[in-house]
Amino acid sequence: MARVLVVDEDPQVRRFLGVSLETCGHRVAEAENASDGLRLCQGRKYDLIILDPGVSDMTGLEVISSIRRRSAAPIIVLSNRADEATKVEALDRGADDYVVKPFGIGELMARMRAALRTSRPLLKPALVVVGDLRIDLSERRITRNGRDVHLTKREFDLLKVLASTPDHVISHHALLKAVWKTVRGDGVTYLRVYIMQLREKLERIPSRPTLIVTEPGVGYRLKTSGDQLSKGDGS
Amino acid sequence: MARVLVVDEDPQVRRFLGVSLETCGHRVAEAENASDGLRLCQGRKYDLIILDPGVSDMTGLEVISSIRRRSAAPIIVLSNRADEATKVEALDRGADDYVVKPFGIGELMARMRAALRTSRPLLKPALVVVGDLRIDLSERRITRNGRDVHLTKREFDLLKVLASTPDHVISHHALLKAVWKTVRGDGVTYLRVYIMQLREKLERIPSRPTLIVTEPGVGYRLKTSGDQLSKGDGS
DNA sequence: GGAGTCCATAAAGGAATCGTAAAGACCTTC
DNA sequence: GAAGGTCTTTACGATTCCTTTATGGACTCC
Repeated sequence: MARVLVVDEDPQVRRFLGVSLETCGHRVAEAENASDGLRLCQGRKYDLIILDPGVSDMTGLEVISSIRRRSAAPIIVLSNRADEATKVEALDRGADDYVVKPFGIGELMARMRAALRTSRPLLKPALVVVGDLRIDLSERRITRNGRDVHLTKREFDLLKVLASTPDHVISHHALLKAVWKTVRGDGVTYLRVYIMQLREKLERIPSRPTLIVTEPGVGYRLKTSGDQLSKGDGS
Repeated sequence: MARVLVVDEDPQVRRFLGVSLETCGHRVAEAENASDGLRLCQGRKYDLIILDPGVSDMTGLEVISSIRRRSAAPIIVLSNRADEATKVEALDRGADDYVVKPFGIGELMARMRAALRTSRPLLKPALVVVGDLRIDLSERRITRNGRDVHLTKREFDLLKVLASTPDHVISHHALLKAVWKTVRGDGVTYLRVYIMQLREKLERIPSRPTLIVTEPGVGYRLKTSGDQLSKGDGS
């Protein structure tokens, strides 16, 4: 999913991060000191850099500036120093986030997703919540009222496309291309079938959908706005 | 320097942040609850949003998703909840950073600078606003007074053409060619029908249109500058 | 004032699209 | 190789939308 560079002197931390990140589908490279890290991060080879500047062969936080000069990738600093002055300096030197050790792996991953999200042009939420429905795209998990809902691969892929830009109408063609890659025959017909199956599993009243709305002749839309923005109401 | 929106129920926090930010040259707006925050953050009016979702009139962290849906500005969550699950959900709902109260103002400002640094331009030119009418071409979505208005394909296409050059008269012929491609028979007749349907859905008083104005013998015009004062009220 | 032109509105048949059920094809698992 | 799950395909009734036609009002020009 993303190419991550881990720069940390502690081999245990490197191994722990390596395993955790790879099980999430990321590709991981490691460096055990600042100079290796600098050498590796040249160019546009990584999407994210996790860095402990703590004990390093460069003086203090200088390494952050150096990396920032060479790469535009987001930098998450991982350090056991918790004093405010250090945090401020790290951030001002170009770090995007600062996490104090010991850290929760879940939080770190969430911060990674947040950092990756902003570095990509389109902001796609990793978690879409509509009423009692929760669509967690990063965990590939759907729950309704806290209860797990099982979706097949195709169903999930379809929902994922709809949820990645909520409230947007997505054309038949775009959906077909995203889920089935190749559009053969009359694709719109499967769409109908799968949309129905999704509604069957997700809608309160499948025959009267409020979540997955059809736009005749155009496509479908995942509606998040039960959204009563209008409370002033005026008229 | 930057326009910042602070959403927090605690007036002390608001005042503290307001003073601190303004002494740094930022412009600050405040909201004391989620709905005010949501109302304010519409459009591209703020460069950064600082939000405490903790105690709110919306359930839990939902407010983050709602704000994210309306604004592309970075969101820094400020909360007294420090558990990992909450942090992860906040970040996955679209927050860019998460700071636990009590916080150091220096660290918060540094995190603000980091967030503003990476702040994305987010181009979304496909939005036309006419009075209380919002035409979002990319979402294919029309709202009036914040309320969704459903348009059929043809209706939408027609409105799109009118909205693409507001205040200009667009000839019957041009409209027909843009929406129906081929002009067969007496096209002007359908135009009339569709214009009427649009007015039915969009105008305040469909029989006395102020938005879609007809130019006899020529075409139609979408009027942005509502001089909906009493003009020739005649009958 | 009558004829003609252009426009607004309402209503209805037909066309296109959609929802739904059901059954065969394929693939894995035991 | 039987069972269970998933994917694809087909068919038909139901719905929505598009187009057409008809009628009446406002205005202009003779």
